[in-house]
Amino acid sequence: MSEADRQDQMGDATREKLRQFIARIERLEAEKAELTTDIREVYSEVKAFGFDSKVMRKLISLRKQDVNERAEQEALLDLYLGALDD
Amino acid sequence: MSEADRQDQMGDATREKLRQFIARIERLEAEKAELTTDIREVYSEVKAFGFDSKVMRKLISLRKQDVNERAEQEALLDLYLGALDD
Amino acid sequence: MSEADRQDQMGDATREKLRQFIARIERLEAEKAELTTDIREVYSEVKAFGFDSKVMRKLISLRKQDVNERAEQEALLDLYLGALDD
Amino acid sequence: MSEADRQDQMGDATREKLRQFIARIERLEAEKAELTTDIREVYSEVKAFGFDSKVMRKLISLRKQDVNERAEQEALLDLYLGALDD
DNA sequence: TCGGAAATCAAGACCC
DNA sequence: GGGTCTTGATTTCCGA
Repeated sequence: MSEADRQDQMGDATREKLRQFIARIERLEAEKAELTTDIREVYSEVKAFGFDSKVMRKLISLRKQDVNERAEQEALLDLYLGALDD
Repeated sequence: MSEADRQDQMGDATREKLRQFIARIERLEAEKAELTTDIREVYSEVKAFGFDSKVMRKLISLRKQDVNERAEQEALLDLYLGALDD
Repeated sequence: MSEADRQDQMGDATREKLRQFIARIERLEAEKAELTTDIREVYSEVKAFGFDSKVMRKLISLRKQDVNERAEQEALLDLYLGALDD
Repeated sequence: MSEADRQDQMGDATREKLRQFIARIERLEAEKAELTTDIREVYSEVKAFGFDSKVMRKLISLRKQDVNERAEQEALLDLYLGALDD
């Protein structure tokens, strides 16, 4: 299928919308990739400072689990409180 | 080992440094998680607009590969040029 | 738990099966390790011959990417065609 | 730089040699990829048979460590024996 | 030869 | 529940 044919399939406005979606997603992904780089760099500093970066990762992961569990507890509490309203 | 004992093992300054590293990393990861949410929301819009989000993901992924490939081509060229200097 | 006790937990046939699985996996991993060695040796030859092995690695990696990219293009095409069926 | 120019830089024999190196490496890497697939398939069988594939992986890894340690012991022994010859 | 950086690979999370 | 994304761990490669 030629380029001209394909253009016939999709209106200008729709094609423009498609471009915008792609641009937004790619922008967000680029920012996300930057953050990944930033995090890696902090871990490099961690190591340079003398901490064990593997242990540090474990620490962070444990803290995240705690946060998640706490959030679940609160969700459960909300459920209970909501049930009392009934 | 008690909490007090453990505190004896690490100077105040070092503990403070540790806290700072953790705070920085957790901040960056929080921002990253937000972006993940943002991206997901855009894909929702994409679908609501009538595009096939699976196709869209594939498109984005192909475009990323193209960019990477181009970057690698340049890296290869640099390698060639560097090799010629030897 | 003693060795004798453990033997009670698993029938002879099952233990034999376990040994066979382990043997097969270890055999395959040994072959894989040999190939890794072979590849490393070829790169040594490459360097001895006067080629830049870093450049060579990049070349190989780019060729692999090309193959992958082609496969993904086809996958995208399939997606398009599938989407048209809906 | 055009294709013709680049061909001027490298003799026919050298270019042929380059192609051979690439072919050898790519052949070896293809075989290695097959083995990776084979190993994955065996783990699938392991799981289908009812063993815990994660435990199995750990087991294999421990046995490999043992082998490595044994190899180190032998190397150490060789060192001692060699020292006695002096 | 050692340590760090990067690729690779499998496990887990998460969404559809 | 199927498939994709992400994370975590292992391995591999290169430079000092």
